Amino acid sequence: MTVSKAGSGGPSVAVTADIVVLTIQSAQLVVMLVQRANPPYQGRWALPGGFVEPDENLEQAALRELVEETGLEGFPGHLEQLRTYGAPNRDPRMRVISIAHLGLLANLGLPRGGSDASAARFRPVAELLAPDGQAAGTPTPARNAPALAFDHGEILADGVERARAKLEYSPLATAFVEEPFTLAELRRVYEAVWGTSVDTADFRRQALSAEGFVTPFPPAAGRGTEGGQPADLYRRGPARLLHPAMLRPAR
Amino acid sequence: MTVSKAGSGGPSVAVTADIVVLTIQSAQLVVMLVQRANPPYQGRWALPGGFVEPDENLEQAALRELVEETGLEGFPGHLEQLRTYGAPNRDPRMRVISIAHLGLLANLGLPRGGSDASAARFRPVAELLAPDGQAAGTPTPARNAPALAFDHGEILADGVERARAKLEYSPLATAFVEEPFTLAELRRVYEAVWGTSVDTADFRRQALSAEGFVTPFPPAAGRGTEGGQPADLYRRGPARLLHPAMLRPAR
DNA sequence: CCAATAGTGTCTGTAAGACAATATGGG
DNA sequence: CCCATATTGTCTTACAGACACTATTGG
Repeated sequence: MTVSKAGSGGPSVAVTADIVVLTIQSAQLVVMLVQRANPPYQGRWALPGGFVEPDENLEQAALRELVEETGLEGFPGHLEQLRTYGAPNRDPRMRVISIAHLGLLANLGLPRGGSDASAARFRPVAELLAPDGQAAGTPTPARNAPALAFDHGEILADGVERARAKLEYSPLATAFVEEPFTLAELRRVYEAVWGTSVDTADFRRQALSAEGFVTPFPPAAGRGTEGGQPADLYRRGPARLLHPAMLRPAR
Repeated sequence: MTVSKAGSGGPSVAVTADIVVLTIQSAQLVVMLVQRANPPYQGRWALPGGFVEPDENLEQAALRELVEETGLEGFPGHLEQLRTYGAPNRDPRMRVISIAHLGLLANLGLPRGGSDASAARFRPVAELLAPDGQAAGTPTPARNAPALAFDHGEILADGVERARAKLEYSPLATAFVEEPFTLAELRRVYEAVWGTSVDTADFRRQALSAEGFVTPFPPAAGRGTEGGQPADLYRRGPARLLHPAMLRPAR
């Protein structure tokens, strides 16, 4: 979130759109952050975001700020609204209402430095959140985990929990992989997001029994990985809900 | 949502808090509505709501507007944020960002006319939404179903779907009943919100096996209803999540 | 005794979880 | 052949759903 001083005779309340962009790199769940160039929280990492313009809707604002701050164009992933944060003093300068969004993305193009932020990069979520999934808050930041600017630690925690929950009952895991993909790749998405291990046999059975989750990739060709048997290829299916659901362990 | 003209040199964007208050009357899911006294949509029914004040958080704003417009004080129920609606032209007068909330309430005090609205009353949700759960939109309003003002039909549909979903995996159904309650009363909550019938034997088994959902009411006394066997009484349990979940039929 | 409601018991199909066994590719 | 990975098979336990049956009150 980047907030500049209110303009002349400006609004008593500012509306911004922030975005939690998640992807997977090296089997780790990572989030896109930008380093703040100006006070407050100068030098601290924050979520991309900025003011909502008069004639754009909230999702457009989130995507525009993402491009401006990180250079991440196009966004061939999944985007949804997360939650709105509006505590009176969440920004020390003025009242700021922030509509947070959640973006899920396959790991393809990496961010290059944008115009508004001095740096933009992906960072592992595990280094930013406490083990129990709570935000690395001011009281006890996780070891070597710098707390995020503003209430962005809380927003990140909410976004990660939303992603973890939606992997259970929606086909959103496929937003993290490029087509075509193997079931092993899809299974590694679940393992990275949930932070657990998933049995390969059970995952296969559940993924294929959930109608419309994935569909076989026409050539039925396989893709070898590292000396093993080539895996079948799949594409995203038409389902919007998973039946039956893929439940997280340890409930 | 009630929006008045912006003040002198007012903000370019207004922030309001609306609230979908649901309760159950005569085995029907009903929603609190207020009749608009002024244009636009004069005379149409709308959700309670209004401007967020500078030093209150979003939930406080929603509750304050609810009291002002409906006289419903205290609110001994459940309140949570629903979603934020910010399409550029959702209000014809100016840009309005509305943070919608969802309130669940036992049927106790009925609303009396408030100050800001000419009338406030509960209306059955089934008369306002199309059978498939979509909002009674402008193209084809359900028979004798007046469309709500602004995009409140969509907000209502989202709120009802949220309530239906959360009955599955959370103990929120207990927010609709007064303590102590019988399992039959709790079961009728599920039937009213889901619009389905629920087997009494299966409901009992599931409700009692979900740890922390309900706890026996000390006296272990029964309450007769209409000539039948007195039912055991229960109170809300400490659980925040239901294990196993109570799934809706017909998935 | 009858009506009405509360509560119990039983059976079946589906699915989760654990884990063994087999298949198929590359060195 | 050996290794690594993919894929199939099996068994156990849990639970949803349907429905028959018993229990307890008031009239």
